[in-house]
Amino acid sequence: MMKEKMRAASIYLFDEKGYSETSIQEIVDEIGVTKGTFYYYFNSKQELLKDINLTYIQFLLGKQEEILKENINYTEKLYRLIYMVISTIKTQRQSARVFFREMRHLSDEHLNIIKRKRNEFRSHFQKMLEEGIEAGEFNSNLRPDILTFGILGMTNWSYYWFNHEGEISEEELAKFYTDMLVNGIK
Amino acid sequence: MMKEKMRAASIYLFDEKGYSETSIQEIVDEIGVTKGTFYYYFNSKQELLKDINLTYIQFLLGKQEEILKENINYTEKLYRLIYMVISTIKTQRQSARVFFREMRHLSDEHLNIIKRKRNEFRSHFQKMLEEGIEAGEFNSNLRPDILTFGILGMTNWSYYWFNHEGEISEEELAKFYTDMLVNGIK
Amino acid sequence: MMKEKMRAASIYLFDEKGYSETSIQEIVDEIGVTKGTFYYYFNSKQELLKDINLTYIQFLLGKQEEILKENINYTEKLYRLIYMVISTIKTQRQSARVFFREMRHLSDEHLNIIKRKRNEFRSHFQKMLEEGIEAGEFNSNLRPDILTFGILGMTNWSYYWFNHEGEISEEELAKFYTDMLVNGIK
Amino acid sequence: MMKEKMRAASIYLFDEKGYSETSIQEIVDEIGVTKGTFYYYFNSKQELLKDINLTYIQFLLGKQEEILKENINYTEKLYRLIYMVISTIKTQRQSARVFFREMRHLSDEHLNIIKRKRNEFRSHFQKMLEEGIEAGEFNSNLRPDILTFGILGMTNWSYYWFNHEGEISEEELAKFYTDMLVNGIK
DNA sequence: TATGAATGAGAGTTCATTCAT
DNA sequence: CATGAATGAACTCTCATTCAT
Repeated sequence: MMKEKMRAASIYLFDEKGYSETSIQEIVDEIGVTKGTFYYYFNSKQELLKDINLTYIQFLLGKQEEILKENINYTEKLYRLIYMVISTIKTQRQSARVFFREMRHLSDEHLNIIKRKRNEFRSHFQKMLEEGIEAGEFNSNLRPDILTFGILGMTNWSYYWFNHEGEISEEELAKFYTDMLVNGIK
Repeated sequence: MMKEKMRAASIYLFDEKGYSETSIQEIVDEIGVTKGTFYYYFNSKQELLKDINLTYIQFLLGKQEEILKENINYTEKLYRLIYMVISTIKTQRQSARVFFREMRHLSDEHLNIIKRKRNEFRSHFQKMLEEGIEAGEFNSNLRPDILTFGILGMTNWSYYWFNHEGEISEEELAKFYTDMLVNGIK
Repeated sequence: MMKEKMRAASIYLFDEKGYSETSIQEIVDEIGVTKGTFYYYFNSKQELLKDINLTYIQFLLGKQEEILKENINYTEKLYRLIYMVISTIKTQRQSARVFFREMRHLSDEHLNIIKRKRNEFRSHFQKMLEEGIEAGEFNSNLRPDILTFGILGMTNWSYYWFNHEGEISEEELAKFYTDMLVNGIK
Repeated sequence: MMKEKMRAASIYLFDEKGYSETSIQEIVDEIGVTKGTFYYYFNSKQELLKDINLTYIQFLLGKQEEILKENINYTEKLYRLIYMVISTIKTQRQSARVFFREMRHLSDEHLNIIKRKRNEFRSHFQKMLEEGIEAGEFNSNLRPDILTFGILGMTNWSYYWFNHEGEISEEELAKFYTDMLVNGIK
């Protein structure tokens, strides 16, 4: 409970001001306790960051797994994955930005754990594309590794600009990107 | 000269360790002078960051302008712009990463200057797409604003993973992305 | 307790060497703690100065008030006020000198607070003189405002030269100044 | 010429911001030269302060000497001396405040030089009072040393509050103080 | 569980001063 | 006469962390 409140306050502050620029003091002030309390729940500031990042990437991996085992075609899977990432912005934008931006502050040990998960996410995605190619649903000239980087770049970038209260909805954006990918812009 | 050396050392360190994690001491140690010297050339650490970011974005804007005024069709322009960003990785990768990651440490005043330039870059790109649509070269169903975010996301992301000494060249990557965009993956 | 020790050490050092010339390091060295401790108790060096000045001027105001409400004639009040300021030298000389000399290092906000109190002290003094004139005890040709400045200048100056271990006592000095003021030197 | 400009700029800045708070850079900026130039004319910042203080106290001593050798009675001399100090405010206020406030920043060697002159000024004043007493012009019960401190305190204090553009002129103020001293306030 | 006092290392910045030109 | 580059020591302040209670 208290730990969860701390995580939440930290995500907000880390996103707003950055990990290094946020002091433990500010975190505990936000929820009205003292610094000692923080160290009762976390061994270090860095461990808190690891916690946040791990929670986020595991959330994503879980969602991804659900989609990948559904019984739908690959184009549909592509759409569902893109939509998943984009719709996640509504609730996880801050976590996501903290994830991408602050990862570097982790120790090597923690970093390796996180990177392994991140690579897992990417390789699941890539595997789906490879199967889609094999199944003849996607063009066989494609390089699935590069394609994966491209698609993830496109979707991840939307954490920085997409406004889910704007004129275009998450569904529309996901649809737009999927169409563009599938059919091209010509 | 000295100022240039400082900028170079800082770009390297800011990319490697992050802006906040890099101390002035480390910067000056890197080039064998003392902290006083740093403050002879820069008013503050933040001003140095502004300098770095401004130099980078203006470099990009210059390159972009050259391409946009060439007498070639829009598909070709698209390719050239993508290639430009990707080939820039070889010399500007660190600057680019510093640009995207550390921008937030600028003061409001400096941030506005930088953001204006960044938006300029994006809106030039978007305008090119709009003209391409109008000319019938690109599909008229597209939303040029979202498309711009998508393409820039895809290309900018490659600053984080693309290795110009790897098995695939910049030309190939640019070609791959352009093909994918133009023709789709189906 | 710790805070009080810091205030005391600071008053001593500020008087001896000046506010700007005294470093936080010197203050904490004086009482055997570390710099961090200082900032646990004070937000800034300047806040400490404000604390010192406020304590001093409020001490004076308190003493002044006591005297002014006593049931004695105005000449006696004049003597008592002069004596109060001079006898205060024994315990408050350093605070007083810090007050007069270092006030300028306060921020505008703090300076206003302090100046208001200082003016209060002066205007109470002046009011007493005015009443003494009205009561016919002092010469009606006098300008109470200027007279106030003159008397306070005379007494405050003694913070710089008067030695309470010297051949002349505080009582004598106060008596001397009061006589001089009341009867003139002719 | 250049040296004089530096002195003038420094007096202004030292009075406005304080000796320690004024950097050599600010002084040279004020007159449009560079730091090297400063060190061509002065050996150190402190020497500049000594220069300023010496010039001021010697100016005062000169004026005092003129008055003391005039052929007038002691009451008149008293008035003339008080008037001299007060009228000096118009042109020398800043120098005077720098003198009283910043003296402490001098090295022992310089400080001794200055203090000797200051004591000279005081003892000339005191001697005049003693002669006035001997001549029967002032009350023989007075202690001339203390009286001197009192009068100088009163007049010197006016550097901090007297405004020569205010409703009361320097002549009036000097007259007021002299009257008060001579005849008392009863 | 939670507090609050204390630490100590290091941060960015300032500045009087030097010196080759 | 004057400059501008460079120094180095000191400064105020921050902060993650520890620990007795």
